[in-house]
Amino acid sequence: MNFNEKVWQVCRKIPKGKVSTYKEIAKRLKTKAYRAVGNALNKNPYSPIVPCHRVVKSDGTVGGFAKGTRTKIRMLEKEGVRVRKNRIMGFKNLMFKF
DNA sequence: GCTTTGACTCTCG
DNA sequence: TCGAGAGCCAAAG
Repeated sequence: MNFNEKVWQVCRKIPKGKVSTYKEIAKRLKTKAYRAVGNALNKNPYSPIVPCHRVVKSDGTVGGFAKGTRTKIRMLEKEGVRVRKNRIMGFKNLMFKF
């Protein structure tokens, strides 16, 4: 199993309505490849299966998304996550830690 | 193999 | 609050 697959595996565990950060994922993989994590999600081939849109930046902002940040935000709100100006509302409570 | 490029994070001013 | 700079890791060229 390569690095990318590990990242996707972890992402899959994020419960609906919650969000996690690139950092948390990296930590879960026992590495500091925050950027590589984002890179892996960017190439995520399991778009609907793996909820990569639930992964945001550590400061609570949405971050990027292959199909555009707007789309990412819409998906999150559809799951009950409030977002305003690229920022997760109540991020501290919604953040899912492993 | 070395260099470049990111859906990143931290620290400082 | 905000931007710049440095540090970080994997993948692609």
